[in-house]
Amino acid sequence: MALPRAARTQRRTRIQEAKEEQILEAALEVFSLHGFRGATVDQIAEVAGMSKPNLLYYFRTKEAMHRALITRVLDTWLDPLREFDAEGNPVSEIRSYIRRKLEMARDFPRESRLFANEILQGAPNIEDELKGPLKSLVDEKAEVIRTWAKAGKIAKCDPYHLIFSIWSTTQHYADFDVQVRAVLGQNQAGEGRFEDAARFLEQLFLTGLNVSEQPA
Amino acid sequence: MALPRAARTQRRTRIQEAKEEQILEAALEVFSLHGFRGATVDQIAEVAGMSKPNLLYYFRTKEAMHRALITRVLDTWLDPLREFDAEGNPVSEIRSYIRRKLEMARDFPRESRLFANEILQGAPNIEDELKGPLKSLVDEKAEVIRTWAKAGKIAKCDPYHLIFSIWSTTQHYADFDVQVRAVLGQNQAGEGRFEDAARFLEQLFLTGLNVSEQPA
DNA sequence: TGATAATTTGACCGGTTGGTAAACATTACA
DNA sequence: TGTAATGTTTACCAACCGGTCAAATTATCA
Repeated sequence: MALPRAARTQRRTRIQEAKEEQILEAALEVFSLHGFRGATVDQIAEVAGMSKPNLLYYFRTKEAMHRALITRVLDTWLDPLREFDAEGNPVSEIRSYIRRKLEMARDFPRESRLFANEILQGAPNIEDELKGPLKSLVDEKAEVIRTWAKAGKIAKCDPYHLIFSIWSTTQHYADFDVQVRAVLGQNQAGEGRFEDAARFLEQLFLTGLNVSEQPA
Repeated sequence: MALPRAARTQRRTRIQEAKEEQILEAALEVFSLHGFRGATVDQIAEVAGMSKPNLLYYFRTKEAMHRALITRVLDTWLDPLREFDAEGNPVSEIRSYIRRKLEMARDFPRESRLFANEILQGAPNIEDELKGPLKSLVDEKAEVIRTWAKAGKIAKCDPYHLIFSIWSTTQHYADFDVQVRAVLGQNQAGEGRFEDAARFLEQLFLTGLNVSEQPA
């Protein structure tokens, strides 16, 4: 009798680690493209290059795969916000936060879409994580922003909606990629669009918050 | 032999009109909540208050329903942009565009989510509409914005990315509603969040574009 | 090497889903 | 009112899908 994931005590064999990685990679590909309901286990198995029962040997259900994927993505997804530094210079903090979020949209669009899909469907699996860790982190950073505003370092504004607007504008380039490409047309839709977006967003947010390059 | 939609020549009976409306309303509800693949014909039939075969009498396939819905939504969805007036005052034009988009996110979140779902899945059914009518409209309005910028009425900026950022920030409140509520928490997540968002976005965009209230 | 555990697979199952067939009911109208 | 067109429903089907099983194959290691 084989007891794979559930019964593994501590150690994972190298083969387990590799296969699970292989599966999650395939799952990310398929889930991000078709959503949870739209993805089929067969599809994921095919992309992962293994049989369906073999896949289900490592993750007992489709939902287990999805959960594992979501938790991992959510975690790395928030890294840029964690690096937001209360001690830093507001201008460079905000600017580099935008840059980093935009880079993630460019380099990890599947992760962004996976997340977007989940939220769009009402976040059935991760509502707790949103109300818990996510909210806490945002609360903390919102307080930082509010402090900056009170100190007159940036314009007074609602910090929550500021964060929302940075999230939405940057992730837009991953989640709505098809639309962005369609509108920009073939000439302008090359990878240069991320540079253009970065320039625009920097201008919008830094000027919008009255944090034009401060004279030393 | 009954030949319903496909064979109807010109006239639609009152009963057809009513039923199709009823079906599309239900379809909007279900599709926007679960996506195309996640929605089932039975669900839609139940919400519409009729039997599945009856529903399929008016729309021969699930996909036909979805197509009809998407085209209709896409059309009304662009209304605010159409009203964008080249002759108007840049400040009030941009401000009222943001307001209108935000109102739509508040009042028609299902439509927004339906659209988001479609784009997220790679827009399999509407890529032509994006590259055609949508792109044309955006091109036209982008030109207006560019003219304003050249005339010094607003800051120089990439008009396409400006439009993208208005789309994303406003639709965020419909598409990512669950997340927004989770982060804001129960106290702040009342309907007041739309007013707060409006104030914030107005400040962000109008200041960001250097179109602070011009002295007459 | 031999035995035990871990991994892999083909065949299969029950439930769901999109869609059909045909009988039945209702409406429109000559 | 009669009848033909339109609308509605019950019963059903074939394909798909998530998941299981038992047998086969491969790795582990005493």
